[in-house]
Amino acid sequence: MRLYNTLTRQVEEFQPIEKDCLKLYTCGPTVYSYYHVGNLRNAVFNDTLRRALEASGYSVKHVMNITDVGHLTGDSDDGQDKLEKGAAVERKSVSQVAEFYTDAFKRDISELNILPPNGYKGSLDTYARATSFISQQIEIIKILLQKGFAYQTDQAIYFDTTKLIDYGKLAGQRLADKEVGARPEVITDSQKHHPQDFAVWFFTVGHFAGHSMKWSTPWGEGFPGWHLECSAIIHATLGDPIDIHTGAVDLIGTHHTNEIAQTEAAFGHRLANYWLHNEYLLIDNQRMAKSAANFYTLADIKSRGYDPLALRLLFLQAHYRSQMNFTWESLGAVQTFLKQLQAWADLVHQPGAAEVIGQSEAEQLIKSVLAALDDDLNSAQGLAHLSKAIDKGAPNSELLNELDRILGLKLGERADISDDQKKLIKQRETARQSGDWDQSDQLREQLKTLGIEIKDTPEGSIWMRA
RNA sequence: GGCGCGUUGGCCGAGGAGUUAGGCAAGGGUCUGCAAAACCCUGUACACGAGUGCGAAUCUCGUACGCGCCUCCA
Repeated sequence: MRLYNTLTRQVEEFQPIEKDCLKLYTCGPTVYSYYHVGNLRNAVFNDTLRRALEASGYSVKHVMNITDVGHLTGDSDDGQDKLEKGAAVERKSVSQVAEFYTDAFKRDISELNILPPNGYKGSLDTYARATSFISQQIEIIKILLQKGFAYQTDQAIYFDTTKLIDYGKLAGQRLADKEVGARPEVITDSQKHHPQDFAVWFFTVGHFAGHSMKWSTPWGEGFPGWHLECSAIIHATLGDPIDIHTGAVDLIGTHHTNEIAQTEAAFGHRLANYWLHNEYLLIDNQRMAKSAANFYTLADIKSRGYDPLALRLLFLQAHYRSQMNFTWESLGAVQTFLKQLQAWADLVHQPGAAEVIGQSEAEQLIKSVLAALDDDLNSAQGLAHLSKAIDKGAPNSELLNELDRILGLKLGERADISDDQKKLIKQRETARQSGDWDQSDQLREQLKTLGIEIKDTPEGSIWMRA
């Protein structure tokens, strides 16, 4: 399998650390708000990667975090914890807010047929919450302080970015070139050694004094910085170095750069061998972002009558490293395409309606789809193969299940129509054969109200869902 | 200022030096009791300029426009 590695900025042949167990880590949501379709594109990308790896024979251990503390609205002194802010706005407790949006996230993920992580088992589910790994985060701070990579001020404990020679290697940007604090509204802690130093721990003093989430440490009460959770969770669950770390491109410069810094400084080895980043979903050619409030959620998609799987298919049609402009028109186009695929899949319940695709052709199809994904996840190419193949005959359920394992479009999970509905179709066939067009058309209308459309072929009628 | 990405036919989007991407939409046709579907046929697109090639949408350089990161955001 060939993958583009942000670390080296080129496509590389993937080499696992261990043949049997592949370690994959994905940055998950901060649960202070709904996931939007741009976030969901990221989730589909991760899922496609995982499915492709598994289809290639790897046993994948996948861990994903949920940020439920420490993610600030900004890096300046007036930055607020997103969870605390959300709780204040909604007049709820922080844990209520976290729980609410975590549940919403899990529902969205499930509707897009995205596999939940499998490499960690918590008391609630398989997501690794930042608040479940506080002691591990404190351990890392301890090591960083001991080794001289971190220092303490009245407000926080900071990572000293100048102590790590290759700090910033992922972003390909040297410290000296960064124009830090260029914007006047970004005010930093006056005791910070360097403006680009980042907090690994905030003390609940000053404007954080009212923070409801806090834990005690040898250095004082407070809460962890955002970047620390990922280093701690990876270390505790998968064990670093890991094979693949994923996220969206916005995380390269700050979050992932700082994760790398913490882990490499504390443990003296690499965090991850391959870094994969997916591009943004745009809307009106601008980045879709929560802060810009120009986003749609899955609920919006559904309320306009679109199938969540159409959204999945839309994402699969583009390469994960290309920006994609979201429009309702393109979603509509892809929904029509999805219906074609589903109608093809429904032929599985209509033996005799169409010739079944040959075994060797079916194998060839799977092979070509996999080959496309092996080439840096070229899912669009894979879909092109699929769309050509559906003209060659009806699928069998084995083929559908294999496609589902790779593409996650639930083509093999489609139910047959009911016996009553089948009876109506048969009645209509009889009416047609006897030339009773009135009766035939009436039954066709009746089936239509049940969501079933009939097309007549020389070999007989075929049904498809409207 | 630094780092990086993009510009493909009506729309969305792959590809990436010589040979069909694919989807949606559109036009024509076949079939059909009607309808729908299906099937067949139809597009000669790669921002602009220069360069290197036998040959460039594909490589190089430049120009224009757009986008992103460097500040929370997937």
